[in-house]
Amino acid sequence: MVVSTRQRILDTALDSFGTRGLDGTSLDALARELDLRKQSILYYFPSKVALFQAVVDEAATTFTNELDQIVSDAADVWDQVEGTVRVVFRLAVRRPALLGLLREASRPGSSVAVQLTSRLAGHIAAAQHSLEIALKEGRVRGDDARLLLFSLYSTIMGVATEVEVMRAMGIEPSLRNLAERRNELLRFLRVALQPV
Amino acid sequence: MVVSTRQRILDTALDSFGTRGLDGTSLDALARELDLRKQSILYYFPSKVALFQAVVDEAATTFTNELDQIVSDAADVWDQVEGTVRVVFRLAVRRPALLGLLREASRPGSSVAVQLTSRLAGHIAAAQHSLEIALKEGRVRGDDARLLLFSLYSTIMGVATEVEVMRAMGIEPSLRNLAERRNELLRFLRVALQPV
DNA sequence: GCCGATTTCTACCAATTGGTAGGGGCGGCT
DNA sequence: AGCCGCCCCTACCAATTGGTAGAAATCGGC
Repeated sequence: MVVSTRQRILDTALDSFGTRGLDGTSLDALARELDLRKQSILYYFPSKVALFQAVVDEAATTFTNELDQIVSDAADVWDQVEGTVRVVFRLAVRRPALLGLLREASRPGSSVAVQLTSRLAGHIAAAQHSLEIALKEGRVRGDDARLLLFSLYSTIMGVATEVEVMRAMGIEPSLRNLAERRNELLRFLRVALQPV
Repeated sequence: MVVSTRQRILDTALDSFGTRGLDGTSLDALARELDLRKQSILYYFPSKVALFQAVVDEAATTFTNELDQIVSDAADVWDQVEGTVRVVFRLAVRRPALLGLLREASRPGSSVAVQLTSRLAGHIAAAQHSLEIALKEGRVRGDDARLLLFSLYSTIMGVATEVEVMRAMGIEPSLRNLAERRNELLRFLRVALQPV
């Protein structure tokens, strides 16, 4: 399968931006990785920030697409949470830089934060809505749907991306213990949501 | 109160590193903020990364000092968790860049990750120990103390630092709703830990 | 008023940064 | 053949990067 140069640039840029950040990535270094000249990158993307925006956009699309598949056939709120956890953990294995990029893009004061979050607005609204209903019907414990959703997101994203903290706790990140970590996270979230 | 130049550099550098990151901060820009010449910075710190390490070290000290005060007079695990949440949220108000720096320094692949985490190793071990005991005595619900601690950390740190995600959810970060957010977080954690 | 140490400065450097200008090869179409 | 659009290139640029060398200023102690 032949991959277009444009797509190769996007893929490699995602890895670099996701691991070294926007400022930590130079167009020259990126071109070197791609075995191209910097000017070829600037042919497809008018500037570095334009490339970064395109990468963020692509990452957001990938992320929401994966979520859509899960959430569409999720019966209740808990299945949605579990599905989200599975999606995030699968990404943590297959494309860790993508999660790193989301983390970088959602950094306080980031220039692309608005762009990224507007791409996810639909999912956020939908999740909040079903959470509200579940709260009202007493199928989930909590007060404020938004704040609860925020806590859920923080926990899932943190557990999936804070690999250095994990190492500090003596948990060497590996495929072996991945399922274990995911299961403990699911148990943690299930208990936090379960009504009495 | 006269603050030494060295301390002024550390303080301003923490703000800049914590908001714009290591690569996003140039010594010239930093010197400009301080109304100094770049060479004065390099007089106190032999290189940029040395300054960054010093800043990380100072941040780790501040963080652990604040934690020590709380944890020392915490009766049980829950009081420790509650105290940690209060410390982190107080920092989120008084010195948000410090949390940003911790986030930057604990980024996957960060050069100072080991340095930072070794500074926190004592606290981590202590927290893990008391969690283990609480688990054994059935005062807290869960299986693996390490993974549980990891989930707790991720949740607290995420809720305190993910301001852009918060905004995306329609929660404008302000002092007004800060207590509200903290209380919802505490409720969330309490439920997640409470035994049946 | 002089001394030595501490502190901050000017002057400079090679390397790298993001970006511009423009050329040329190449395949397909007429 | 001639032309056009696509793609990637060389050459170059001004600005900024982290860092070196070394000179002034400022200080307390004598």
